[in-house]
Amino acid sequence: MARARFAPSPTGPIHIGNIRTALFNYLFVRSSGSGNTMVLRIEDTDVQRSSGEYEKLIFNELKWLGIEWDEGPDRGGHHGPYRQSERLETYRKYIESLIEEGKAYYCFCTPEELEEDKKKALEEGDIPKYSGRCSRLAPEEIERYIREGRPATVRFKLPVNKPVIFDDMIKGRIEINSDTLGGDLVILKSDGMPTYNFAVVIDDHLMGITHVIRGEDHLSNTPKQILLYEALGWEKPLFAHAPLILGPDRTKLSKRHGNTYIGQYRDEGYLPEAMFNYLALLSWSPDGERELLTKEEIIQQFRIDKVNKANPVFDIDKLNWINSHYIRQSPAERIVELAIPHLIESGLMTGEEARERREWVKLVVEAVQESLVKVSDITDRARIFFENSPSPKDDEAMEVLRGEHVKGLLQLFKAKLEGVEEVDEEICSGIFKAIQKETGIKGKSLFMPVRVAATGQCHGPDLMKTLLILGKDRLIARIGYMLDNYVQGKE
RNA sequence: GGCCCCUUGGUCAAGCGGUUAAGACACCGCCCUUUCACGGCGGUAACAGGGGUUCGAGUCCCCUAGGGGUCACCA
Repeated sequence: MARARFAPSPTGPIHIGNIRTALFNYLFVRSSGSGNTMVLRIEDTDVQRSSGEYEKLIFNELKWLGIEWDEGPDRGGHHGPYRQSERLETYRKYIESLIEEGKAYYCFCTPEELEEDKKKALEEGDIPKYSGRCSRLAPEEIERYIREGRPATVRFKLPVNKPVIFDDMIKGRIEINSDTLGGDLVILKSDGMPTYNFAVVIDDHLMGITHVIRGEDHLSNTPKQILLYEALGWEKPLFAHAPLILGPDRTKLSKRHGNTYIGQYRDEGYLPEAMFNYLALLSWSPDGERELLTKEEIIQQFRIDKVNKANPVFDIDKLNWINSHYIRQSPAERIVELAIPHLIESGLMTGEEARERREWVKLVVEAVQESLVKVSDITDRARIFFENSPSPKDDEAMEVLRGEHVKGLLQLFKAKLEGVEEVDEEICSGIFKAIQKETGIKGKSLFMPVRVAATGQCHGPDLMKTLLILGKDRLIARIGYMLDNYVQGKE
């Protein structure tokens, strides 16, 4: 039975890269047989930056994407608590035994001293590395410093010149020498909190984690952790380091690249299944040629050892394509639900109007749904239905209105509208047929002037739908407005 | 800079010693269409470079170059 975990820090809105790590853990757990367990652990040992708000955000965004976990702070489990801040006693216990065994020691070096050492090393062209000064302290000195209440950290002794070797499920065999690790590492901070590298080891072991799947940025932490496993006499888990997602400029995806928070994508109207599908396609590919896959299909096919080694570039165009596909597939009602906040926010309608005219909004959505890349596009796409008296939008539209028989055509169209109770599909096409018969105008030169008169544009949703959405009164008003202001010439 | 990882079209990617080197997105044509979008058809475009190994290298080895990551009392 495999147990994997996703272990985010609640120090900010969750990043695309983190979400992808969560996704790979999730896919791994669900794909490699039932009975596996996904653990969610909150790494909040950075008391300055962690917050409960961000923790909630993490829960919400994972759930939104469709990533569920089996054990975690919100749902319990037999290996809790699942917040590191609630496990301090446990860490302390292992710190103490490491000290007793002589595998770790108190360090009283001040940040200033450390900084000084580092600067000196850099100047001399050496690699910065902890000197090990405090490891040579006499027991009496240590006693005295502690009695004096000097702030202290605890450092873990690293072996000298020892190759640390492990088989990464994605990267393959990796060998790193212990001398390149920066010297004895701090495992307990002076504020009493464990450091990341220590806490992960304790937690992963105690939580029975068998597979550690995380970003490649942790590759250099892995030997440190392995050394800790060995010092503690514990069996180590299997590791898988996934390549990092890059921005278009090929550096690690970050705020500079614009949209990197999953919540922003959700807010813009990217659908969770599109996001899930796209993210799975970075560094991994399905067996066949189909790339549009459901969550279940992806789970079924996913294999951690088929994950690529190279860093993929985040490609918004492809995400857009996938998202537009899922929008088209969605029932209009779902898109209506998602679109209303955008319509309100952009000032196209009020919340009250949205409630009262929901059926009408649905017609609007149905008219433009197939052309949306993301739900927020509705604002531009549907604007023509909300404006009062649209003027010709561009030269192309003006040109259409200058057409030879346009004036007569529009007058006739308007007159016929005035003669009907309300428009529906049958009535509209009846009007078009009648006009065609009476004037001989047909095809493009019949429909285009009507489109421009009704919307001010040459392009837009299906004309029939557009006319029905606008309705008799608004059509008459709009056509009248165009006739009065933009259409000249003979009848 | 040290250490580690990586390198197939613009992007995502198949490929596991013998292929006309898939497919998708994007782009460009054409078709469908009363516009846009959708859809259909077609096209441009790649094994970073150099050495080996081999009858034969995108596939194996080495070097170079380039890219990325990491060097905290942050995770």
